[in-house]
Amino acid sequence: MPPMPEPTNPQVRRTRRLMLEAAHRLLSEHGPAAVTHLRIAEEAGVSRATVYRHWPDRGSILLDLLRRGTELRIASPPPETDLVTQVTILLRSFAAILSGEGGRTLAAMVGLAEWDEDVSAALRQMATIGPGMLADLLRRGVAGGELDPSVDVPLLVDRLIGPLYLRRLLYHEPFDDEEVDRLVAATLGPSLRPT
Amino acid sequence: MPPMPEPTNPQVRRTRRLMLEAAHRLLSEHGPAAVTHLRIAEEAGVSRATVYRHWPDRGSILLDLLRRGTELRIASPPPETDLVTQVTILLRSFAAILSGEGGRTLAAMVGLAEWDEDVSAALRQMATIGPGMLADLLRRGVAGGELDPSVDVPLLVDRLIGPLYLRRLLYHEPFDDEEVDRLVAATLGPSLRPT
DNA sequence: GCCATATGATACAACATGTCTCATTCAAGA
DNA sequence: TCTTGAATGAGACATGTTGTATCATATGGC
Repeated sequence: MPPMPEPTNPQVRRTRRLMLEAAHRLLSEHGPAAVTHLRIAEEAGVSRATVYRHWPDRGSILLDLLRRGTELRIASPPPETDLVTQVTILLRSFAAILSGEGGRTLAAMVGLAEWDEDVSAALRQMATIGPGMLADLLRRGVAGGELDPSVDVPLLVDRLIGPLYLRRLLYHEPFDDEEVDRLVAATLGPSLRPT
Repeated sequence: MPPMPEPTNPQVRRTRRLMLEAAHRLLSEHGPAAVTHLRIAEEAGVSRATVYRHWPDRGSILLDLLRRGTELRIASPPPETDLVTQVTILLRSFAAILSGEGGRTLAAMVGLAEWDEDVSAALRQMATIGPGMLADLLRRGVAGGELDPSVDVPLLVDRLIGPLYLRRLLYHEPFDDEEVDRLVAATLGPSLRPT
């Protein structure tokens, strides 16, 4: 189920952009239930028939939206710095994404993924990119002797990012940079090896 | 916004029970969008008008359902055991709840809370009971000298339960007892004081 | 400028929603 | 047991939504 290819026809590109922007506004302001063909047509100033031509059913609209909303640009931390710095930069980047529009998109996906296999697959895919980068970082730390070789890397990844997602999804509270630092210090600290 | 009081009239109790069971089935099997007056009436073998009489709008049905679904019975760990054992018992209890129906209810709430103030309040309330018990436990540990007094208790709570929620909501993967043990050892271990 | 294609406007049936009315059934007290 | 008020069932009704179809118009690529 590959994402829809970008059309070349400028007319199509225009209406498509208008509809996607409208759909995104609706999702962000009123939730997934508000993302319907009718409301997108009204918001985008486009005929309802046109919306149906682009997406035959509601599910495909949402999936398109969610996939676009999760095309995250995570900053790659500078490789020449030490492990703690790199992990901190990465986690701060996650926290920033969760604080913004990414948090809403994620919440919507979590609620839909439970009953929609496509959304579930998209969520799983999205949720492996960031953690995957973090896991790579930690494995390099183990290989480079900065990290205790006995650490359980997958568990350590979850221990580092779990609190971020918990705060955002359940408490709707931000995780600021200073708290990320304390999280990294407390979680990563005990497994560090003196260089 | 207190939860609806239990009616005394046996006829009312019966229809109410039938409708709630039907609504719960719909939520569990098809998600929040399927919880409508019409479908509850069909599922419960009850007139549509009756469903409207009990809940004037869709939101109140969902809120009722979610509040019932989150009336968690968390086992209080035996107070005479050591801190690690008590925390482990509590976290295993959380993990078990998340593995069952509670996980679906939670996912639904996370998705709805973003755009519904009532659901958000219910989620926040629910999400403070368990963590509150854990925080009490940890504070007692600090007071009793089992735990380093410099620990950040709220952050430690999030570091202990965050991974559990992350696994359930984002990866749809279970967190078994053995992994809870490793989580507790890794997260709580470095802050323990020799008795 | 021509032609294929996308869009707009509209019609339509099917279904869902919310409100209402009235007959029937039920529970509880006299 | 009888009576009465409340709850329910059945259905009518207006309104809105969904999904599909048709045809005229507008647009882009050649």
